[in-house]
Amino acid sequence: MNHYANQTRLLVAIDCIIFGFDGQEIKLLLIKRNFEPEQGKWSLMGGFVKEDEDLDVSASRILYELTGLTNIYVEQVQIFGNVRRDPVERTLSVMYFALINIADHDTDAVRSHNASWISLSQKPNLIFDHDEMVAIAMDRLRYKAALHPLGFELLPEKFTIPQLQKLYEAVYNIPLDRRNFSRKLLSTGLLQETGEKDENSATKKAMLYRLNQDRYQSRFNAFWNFVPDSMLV
Amino acid sequence: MNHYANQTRLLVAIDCIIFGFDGQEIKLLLIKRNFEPEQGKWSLMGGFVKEDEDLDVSASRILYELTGLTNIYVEQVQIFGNVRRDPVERTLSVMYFALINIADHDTDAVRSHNASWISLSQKPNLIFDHDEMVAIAMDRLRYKAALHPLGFELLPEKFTIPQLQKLYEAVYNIPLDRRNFSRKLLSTGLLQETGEKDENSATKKAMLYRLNQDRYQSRFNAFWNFVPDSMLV
DNA sequence: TTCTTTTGTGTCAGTGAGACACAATTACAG
DNA sequence: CTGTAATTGTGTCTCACTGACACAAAAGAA
Repeated sequence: MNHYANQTRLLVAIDCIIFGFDGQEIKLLLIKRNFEPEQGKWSLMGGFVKEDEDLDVSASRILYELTGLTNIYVEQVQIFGNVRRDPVERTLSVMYFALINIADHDTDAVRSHNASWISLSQKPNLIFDHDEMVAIAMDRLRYKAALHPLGFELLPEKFTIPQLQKLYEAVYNIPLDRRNFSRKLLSTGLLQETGEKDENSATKKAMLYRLNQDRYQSRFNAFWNFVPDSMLV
Repeated sequence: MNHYANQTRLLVAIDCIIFGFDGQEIKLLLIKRNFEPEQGKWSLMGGFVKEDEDLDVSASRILYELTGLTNIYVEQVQIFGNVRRDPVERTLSVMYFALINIADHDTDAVRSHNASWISLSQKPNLIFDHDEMVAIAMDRLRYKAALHPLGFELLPEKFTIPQLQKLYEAVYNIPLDRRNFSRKLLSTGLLQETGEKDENSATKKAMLYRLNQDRYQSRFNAFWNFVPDSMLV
């Protein structure tokens, strides 16, 4: 026996929800399709799973083709499998969400795919069930970022505490108290002073930190709580 | 265009990790296979996704076939997709984990599938990557039950606070303080007194509660914390 | 009736969260 | 050169909740 007889085989695709942060807003990397189906409309970046390709490898490949990046934060969210979600043919889709530092990506690769960074607040309608995917991925981001130190993945290597606070305020769309935020964050021991200051500021220059990588790795699955419970519902 | 040309179609299966609780230990509903491949070995309950079947429907069908139950707690965990995970033929597998009240299931259906409830501590080795699936599902159960009021799904309609405590102690394999547990639990407002007492006890009979369904539904996605953070790593 | 086991509830000290105020830094305007 | 406006860094106080702990009541067994 080298195959299962009489069973249906199905198309399986990957769709990537790629988040970035420009210092003010959460952004999505979306594609204006210059190919069929639904040419001319916006969609997530995706592709089919190949015969000899693990799912995670497939997701990494697709992300690399679009951004030129390799070591980025990627996480499988879930698989979508409603029978009629793709009007062309039944296609299962495995959602991956990715967090990237918006300054790092390969601009040429993005341009050649006809992709753009678009603010979540200005997102156009997407094809198929991609709007629902974005909503689910955003929920997942909110959920995980509230419990684990995930947000750093969206910032450059050196960052300031006010930048991180702006990121959290953008993710949860709430104001946070500077003093409490800073106190909590520093108490985690995740930050390492660089001794440098952020020269881009027009007023008092904030101190630049980098992640304490050892502690970040070892504490990633531990819990923290930077968001009021009421936000997590 | 009514199909995508030149793309590989793949087999997609469902595998269900079914948890139960007998009052002392967490148990799994496992199958001693009387069919190929790997006949005679233990495995999770599973099946192939049919052509016109949504994934969630497929999981519900498989659970119904084995247990005769319909309204049970089911949740998609993730999809496994390594190329060589199934030696017969590449098969993707969508993991679902289910929580059922062990007293409710259809004994005949279970027997006819050659299935048994087996304590987690006495689990035999399972076929393929099913051991890894169980480990991942158990992690998910620990994670979610620490944050959301999930455990009730494993208990009968009427239950006592000590029963629920034993359940948590079994899930996390730690002792919990009766007094603090009870105080926290009652403060959630999730419990409704029934006025009855547990007649099975040989000493002081504990009070029976039932879930406040309204509050359970509305607070399910809110957060609670019944487990020390150190357990959640 | 006494003993043993289990259940229900109260107290107390320490920790952490959230609300809040003030001093220091920096560019820019006058 | 000086003052001003914006932004950053840090300290304090109160309240609530957690975790550690003790005692009284219920119920069957001896």
